[in-house]
Amino acid sequence: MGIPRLNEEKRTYFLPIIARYFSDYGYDGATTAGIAKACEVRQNVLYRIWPDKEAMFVAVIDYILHYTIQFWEDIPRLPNESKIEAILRLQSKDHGVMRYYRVVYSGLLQNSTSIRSAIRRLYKAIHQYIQKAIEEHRTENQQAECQFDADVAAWGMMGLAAMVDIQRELRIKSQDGRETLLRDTSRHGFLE
Amino acid sequence: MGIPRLNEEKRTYFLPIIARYFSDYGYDGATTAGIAKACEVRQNVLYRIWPDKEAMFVAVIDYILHYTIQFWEDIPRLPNESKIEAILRLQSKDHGVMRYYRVVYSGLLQNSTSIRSAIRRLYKAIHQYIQKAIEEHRTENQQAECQFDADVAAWGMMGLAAMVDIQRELRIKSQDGRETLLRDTSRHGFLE
DNA sequence: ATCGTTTGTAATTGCGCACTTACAAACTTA
DNA sequence: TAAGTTTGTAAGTGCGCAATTACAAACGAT
Repeated sequence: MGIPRLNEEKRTYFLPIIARYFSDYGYDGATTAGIAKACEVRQNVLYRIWPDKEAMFVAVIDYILHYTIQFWEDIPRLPNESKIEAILRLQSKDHGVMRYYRVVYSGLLQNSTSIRSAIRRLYKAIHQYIQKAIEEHRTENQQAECQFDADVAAWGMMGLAAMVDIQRELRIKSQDGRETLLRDTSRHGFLE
Repeated sequence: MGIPRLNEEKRTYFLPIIARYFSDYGYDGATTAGIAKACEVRQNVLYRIWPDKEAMFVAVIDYILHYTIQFWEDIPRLPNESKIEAILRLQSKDHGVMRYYRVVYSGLLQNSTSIRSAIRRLYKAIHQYIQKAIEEHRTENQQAECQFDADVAAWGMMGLAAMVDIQRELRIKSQDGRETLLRDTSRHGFLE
């Protein structure tokens, strides 16, 4: 009876588009009309998939989490390069930057419990992933004596990455200077 | 003829209140009606001082910049403590936290040139101040050989501070853990 | 006193936005 | 076919917000 629902397929088709839109405009700056236009559908099509704008945003945050980790997993490694080194090598590049941190910042400002806990999930998962990558690097390279333990080192790297994102946003420092800042400082300060 | 304008006095009286309001609600979440209520006046009183909401926000950003640096200048020093050590000691405390970083994040998301350049001014000035404080510390303590130059070290500290702010916002880590992260990591990673 | 200005109070305007509704066309199963 | 559902299109609703306007009271200089 009737047509089978295609919502799941549409969800996966729309999510990257909506993520891009939210990262361009932020949560408050994004309009449902604009999102619909970017998806090339009418607003009510989106409302058949998600109950409201907030739910779209939460879905986007979870999408970003999974996308980011998958992206890091898929980075082609240079010879003798550890996973964390590869991540650091790419993270400060400007090409193909997704500006997903803008979604996170905009989510931090909302006082909605569902958004808040989605952001929390994201930070915890990213931190855990980076921490494990650091530990992996250290055992591979047999570095027993490190200045900081991996937990602290992971926060340090995330902080540097945040600063580099902001520098890029505000055009502070050159692209090369930012790249050096993130890669070299992370390596000498936190990795070894 | 007439009454002398009191706008300048009102400006300085309202600014801390508005700053607090913007840091609670963000730029988009803040309503001019809410701001007026917090100031205990009507909306048009504010519009006699600033042309629009955007101008209020820019004024708040500049206020935050000056307030922050003044606050750091006024921190009472412990014996043999450098300025940067005092800043690090206080910055991760939760008491009396102003959450001004929320104003900055919310400003980063607006695409208004005046807001954008105000945020840029703020970051540049804060970075410069921290950098000088680090250099001061190093000459006082006669540390010639440091791992990073003061420019890089200042960005590293700002990144750590950003992470601590987010941890506090999302209730990740304990208050004690955050304090240790900022103070000890900055000291051993960037100061010496 | 009187003129010109500032101040406080209150109501209003116009618009943009999240979300809804109405409806006809398309499709699938029986 | 016919019934029951999902699609796409389009218009509409109600509300919240930034910004404006109107006006009377308070005040200072002349």
